[in-house]
Amino acid sequence: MSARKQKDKVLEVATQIKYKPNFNARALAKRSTHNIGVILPYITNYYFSNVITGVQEVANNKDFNITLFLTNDSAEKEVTIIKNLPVSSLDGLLVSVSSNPASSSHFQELVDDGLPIVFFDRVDNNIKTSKVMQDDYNGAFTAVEHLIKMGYKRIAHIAGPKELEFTQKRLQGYKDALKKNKIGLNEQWIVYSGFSQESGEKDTYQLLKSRQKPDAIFAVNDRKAVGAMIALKKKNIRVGPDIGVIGFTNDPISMIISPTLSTVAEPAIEIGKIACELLLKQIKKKTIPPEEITLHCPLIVRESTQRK
Amino acid sequence: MSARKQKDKVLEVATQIKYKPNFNARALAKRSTHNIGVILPYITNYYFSNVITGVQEVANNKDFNITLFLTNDSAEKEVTIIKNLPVSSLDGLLVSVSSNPASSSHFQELVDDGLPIVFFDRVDNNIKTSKVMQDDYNGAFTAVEHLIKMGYKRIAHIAGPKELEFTQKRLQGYKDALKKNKIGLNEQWIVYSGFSQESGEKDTYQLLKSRQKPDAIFAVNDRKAVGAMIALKKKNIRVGPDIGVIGFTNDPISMIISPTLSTVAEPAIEIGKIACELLLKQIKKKTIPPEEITLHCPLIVRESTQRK
DNA sequence: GTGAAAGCGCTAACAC
DNA sequence: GTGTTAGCGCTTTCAC
Repeated sequence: MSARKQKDKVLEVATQIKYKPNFNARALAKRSTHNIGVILPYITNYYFSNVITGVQEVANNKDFNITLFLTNDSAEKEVTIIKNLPVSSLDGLLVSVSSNPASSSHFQELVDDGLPIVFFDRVDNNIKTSKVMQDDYNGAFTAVEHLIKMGYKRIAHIAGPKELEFTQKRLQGYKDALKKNKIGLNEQWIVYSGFSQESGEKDTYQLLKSRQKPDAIFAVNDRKAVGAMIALKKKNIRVGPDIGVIGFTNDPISMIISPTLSTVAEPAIEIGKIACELLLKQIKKKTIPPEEITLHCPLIVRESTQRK
Repeated sequence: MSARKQKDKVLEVATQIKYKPNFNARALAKRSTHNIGVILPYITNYYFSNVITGVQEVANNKDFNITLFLTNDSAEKEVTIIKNLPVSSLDGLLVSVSSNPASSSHFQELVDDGLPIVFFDRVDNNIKTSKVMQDDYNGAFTAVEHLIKMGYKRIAHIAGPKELEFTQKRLQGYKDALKKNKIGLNEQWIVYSGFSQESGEKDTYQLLKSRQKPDAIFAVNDRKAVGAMIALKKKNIRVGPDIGVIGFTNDPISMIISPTLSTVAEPAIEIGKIACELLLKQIKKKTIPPEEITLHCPLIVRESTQRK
C-alpha cells in the first residue's frame, strides 16, 4: 500500500471512530490554547452585547474560543477575576475595565507575564497595550454643536463616572464645543453619576432644580438620555420644543422611544471585531508594537433635538 | 522545623513567586476542566443576555468558567459548532437550540459520549436530559385571557417559527384560552414568522389586510409586539382603544414605549441560574436522572391593553 | 502517614 | 524523510 493511501486510510478510520484530539494535552504540549478571555462590566446592554458578537465572529473564524468574564462593573470583582484568571488556558485577553478602578497593577502583572491584552471602549491608559475605542471626544463635540445649531443655548451634560477615560473625553468634547461657540460653561449643569436609566432620570431632576434651567441635555449614553426623557415627560416638559435631548450609542431604543432620540452612533460590532483582530495578531507575533485605533461615530439626528 | 511550619513556608513562597497552577495539566490529569460551554442563538437581546448573566453568576461562585458559542440562530452554524466543540475542555454544556433544526443527532452524539447537557428555553425534546424553561403555555393562556377580560373579541396571534417547542406552546395557550372562552379560532389571524421587530411589523400589516380585522394582537415576544405597535402607529390606529397589544418577555423596552406594553414576564436571570445549577449538579454526579423545571411567568398589565 | 513513579494525550526534538 | 522518545505540569497510584 502506498504511503498516500495509507494516510487516507488512517484519516478514514479516525473519522470512523470519531477521534477527537484532546485540547488540554495539545495546549500543555504547545503552550497555546486557542482560547481568549473577554472581561467586561456586563452584557445586558446594547453596546457590550454587540461588541461580544463582533469578537465572537472573528474569533470563531480563526478557530478561537472565547471565555467570558463579567465584572458587574465592580472594581473588586474585576481584581478577583484577574487574580483567579486561568492564564494557562488563555492565549490572550480582551478587556473593558470597570468604573472606579483602584489601580492598574493587576493588569500590569498579566502584561509582565507576557499575556497579550487589548483594551476596548473603557481603556486603561496606564498599561502599554493595544487599544480600540470610538471617537468619544469628537462624537461628543458633534452632538453638542448639533444642539447649538438647533438653537439650544443652555446646554447641560449628564455624565458618567469621573474616573473613566471615555467619560472624560465626552466631557471634554462637550466643553470644547461650548467654548468654540462662545457659550459659557456652567459647572452646575454638569452632573456625574452612573450609566443607568435611573441615574439619567435622577440627574435630570437635579438639573431641573437648578436656578437657571438648561434648555438641552447631552447625555453620556442613550440609557441616561432615555432616563432624562422619562423625567421630563413626568414633569410635563416637552422633549424637543422645551428641552432638547441627545444621547450617545444609538441603542435601538432610540428609534422606538417617542419622540425618537437623536444620538451619536457607536460602531459596537466593529469595535469587537477590530479588538479581536488586533489581539489575534498580537498572539501570533508577540513582538509587534501596541496600536491604538479610534473609530468614527456618526451623528444621527432624530426628533428629540427639534425645537418645533 | 515542624511539618506544619514547613507547609506554611511552602505556601508563602508559592504566593511570593506568584505560582499559578497550570490548568491544562490539571485538566489532563483529572479529566475535568471546570469549564462549561454555553450555546445560544444570540446575546443581543434582553432575554439571552440576562440568561447568560445568571449562568455566569452561579458558575463564577463555583469557580467554573464559561465558554460562549453563538449560533446566530442558524441550524448549520449550530451543527458546525457542535462538530468542532472542544469537548475535552468542557465539563458540560448549556444549550438553547436554533430555529429550524434539521435533526437532533449532533446533540445525541455528545450525550452518548457522556457530556452532561442541560437545555434551556429552546429545548430539544428528542434528547433525554435536564431542561429548564418558562411556563410558555400558561403564560400565553393568561395573556390571551387578559385580552378577553379587557373586552377584546377578535384576537390575533403573531407567532414565532413553527418548529420551535416554545412557539408551539404559546400558540396552544392562545388557542386554548380562546376555546375556554368560547371564542372561535380564525386561522387567518395566526401569522408565523421570525422573532424580530421587523417580523412583527410585517405580520401586523398582513393582519390589517385580512377581511375581518382583529381588535387585539398577542405577540410571541415583546420585540414582535413592538413591531406591531410601530405598524399600528404608522397606520394611525390607536394601540389600546382600537387594537390591543400584548407581548411576552418583559423587555425593559415595554416600559419605555408609548403606550407602555402589557406583557408576560420571563424570569431570564433565574432560568440561567437554575440551568447552571442543574448542570453543575449533573457534572458532580453523572448518574442523577434528568429533571425538567418550569418557571412561572407573571402577567404584567400596562397601557397597551386598555380600551380607553 | 510520605515519597517516588507512572501516566493523562499530545507535540517536538532527536536519532536513524 | 520516518519512527522513537522525552517531556509539557499536574494527579494518583503504589510501594514503603
